[in-house]
Amino acid sequence: MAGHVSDAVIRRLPGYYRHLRELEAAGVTSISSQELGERMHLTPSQIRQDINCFGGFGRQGYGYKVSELKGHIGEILGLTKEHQVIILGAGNIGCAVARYPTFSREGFKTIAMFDVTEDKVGTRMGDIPVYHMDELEKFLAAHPVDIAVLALPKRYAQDTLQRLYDSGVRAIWNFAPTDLQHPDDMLVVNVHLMDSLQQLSYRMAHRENAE
Amino acid sequence: MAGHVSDAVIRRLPGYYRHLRELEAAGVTSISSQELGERMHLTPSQIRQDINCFGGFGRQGYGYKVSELKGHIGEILGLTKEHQVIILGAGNIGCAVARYPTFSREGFKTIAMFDVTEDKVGTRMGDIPVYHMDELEKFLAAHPVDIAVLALPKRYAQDTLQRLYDSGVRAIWNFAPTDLQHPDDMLVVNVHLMDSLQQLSYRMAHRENAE
DNA sequence: ATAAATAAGTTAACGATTTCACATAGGGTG
DNA sequence: CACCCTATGTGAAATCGTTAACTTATTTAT
Repeated sequence: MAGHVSDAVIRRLPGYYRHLRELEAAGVTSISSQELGERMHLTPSQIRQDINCFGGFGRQGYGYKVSELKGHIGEILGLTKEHQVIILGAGNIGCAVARYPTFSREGFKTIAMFDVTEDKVGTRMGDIPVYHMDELEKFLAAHPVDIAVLALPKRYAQDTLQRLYDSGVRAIWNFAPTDLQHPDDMLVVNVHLMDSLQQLSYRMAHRENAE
Repeated sequence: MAGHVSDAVIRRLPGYYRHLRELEAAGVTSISSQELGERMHLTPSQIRQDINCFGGFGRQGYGYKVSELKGHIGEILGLTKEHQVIILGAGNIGCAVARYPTFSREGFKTIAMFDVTEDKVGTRMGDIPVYHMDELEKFLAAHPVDIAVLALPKRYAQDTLQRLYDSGVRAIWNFAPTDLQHPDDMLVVNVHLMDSLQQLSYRMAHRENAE
C-alpha cells in the first residue's frame, strides 16, 4: 500500500472507474488484471501496481470483484461525497456543462450559474438559476460551494478566479484557454480543449505510427 | 535533433504555442528558457530539451524569438494546414464546439454537422448546415474531411466511428465518455470531461499538498 | 577589439514510471 | 480434503522522462 500516489496513477483512475462502471452495467461480476488490461490497453502489471497503491482489493487466483473495486475507486476519487458546483459563464460551454447528464449523476450538483448578459440573468437553465455576476459574493456568502467551473472568456478568467478565492472557493475546473495564476491552496484543473485538438493535429501531421 | 518524440513532449507542445501566442500579443519579441519556464512552471532545462527535439530554434546568449518559435511550433503541430471538420451530434457539446471561436481561428473549419432530431436537421448553426445522420456517407463521398468530432451519446459512438472509418475519415476527436475501439490507422483523441473533473475531485479529497 | 556576461545546445546523472519475474494465496475440482 | 491452477501482490530490473552540469556561441560593454 502507498504513501505517495503519482500523477500518472491519478490520471488513470477515472479510466478504471469508467471501465468498471461499463463492466458492471454489462453484468460482469469479476475480472482479472489480464482482461481489464486488454480492455483498457494497459499491461496487467500496471493495473496491479496501480490498484495496489490503495490496497489489496483483489483476490489471488480469482481476480477483482467488479462492483467492489468500482466502489473502492469511487471512494478514492471522492465520488461518494456530493459536490456543490457553480458555473461561471452561461455561454455555450457553461450550458453544455450544466446539461451534461453524467455530471449530476456522479454527485456534482450545479446550484447556480452566473453571467452578465441581460437576457440570461434571471432565467433558469433547466432547474438551475442564472444570476448576475455582481451577485457572486452574496451568493457565496450564503451557500457553500466546493467547485467553480470557469466557462467564461479568457479576459475575465483571472479576475473571477481571484473573486472566487476571496470568497472561499478552493477548487476550479477551468475551461478558459489560458493558464491561470492561483494561490498554492487553490486547486485548478484545466480542460484546454484546443490543446487536445492540437495534439490530434500533431499526430495527424506525424503519422506513420499506429495505435 | 530528434527521431522519436515522447508523449510527454507532445502533451506540452500546445502549451508552448498558447504561451507564445500570449507573449506575442503582449508585444514580447524575445524570451529565454528561464523566463518562459517561470511563466509556464517548467524548468529551463526541460524547455530547452523539448524545443531541441525539433531543432535549434534559439540563439545562444540571446534566447528565442517569440514569433519565430511560435511559427515553428505551429508548423510542428500541423496548424499551418487548414483542417476540414465535421461534428457528429448537434447537442450541447456539438454546439459548443461549433461556436468555439478559437477553433476556426486556428484553421479548423467546420463544414457540416449531423444529427437525428427532426427540428435540428435542415437548420444552420451559425453558417454551418445541419444534416441528417443518414446523409453522412453521401456527404463524405462528396467532401474531403480530415477530422470528425464525436459529440453524440455514447451508445451511438462506436457505430458512428465505424461508419466514419468506412468512408475514409482517419482522425476522431471524441467527446463521448467511453474508450472506443478503432483500427490502427485511425487516430482517436479523447476529451473525457468527466475524467478531468474526477481528477479534481481526487485532489480535493486528498489535499494537504500545494502546487 | 577584447573581455565578460548571457543563454542555448548537449551530455550525463538522477528520479520516476513501467515492466518483468516470482512467490504466495485463494478457489475449483475430483 | 488435498491437489492443482489461476491470478494477485510485490520487489527488482529496465525503461523513460526530468534535471543538472557543462560547453559553446552570441551579445554587450568597456
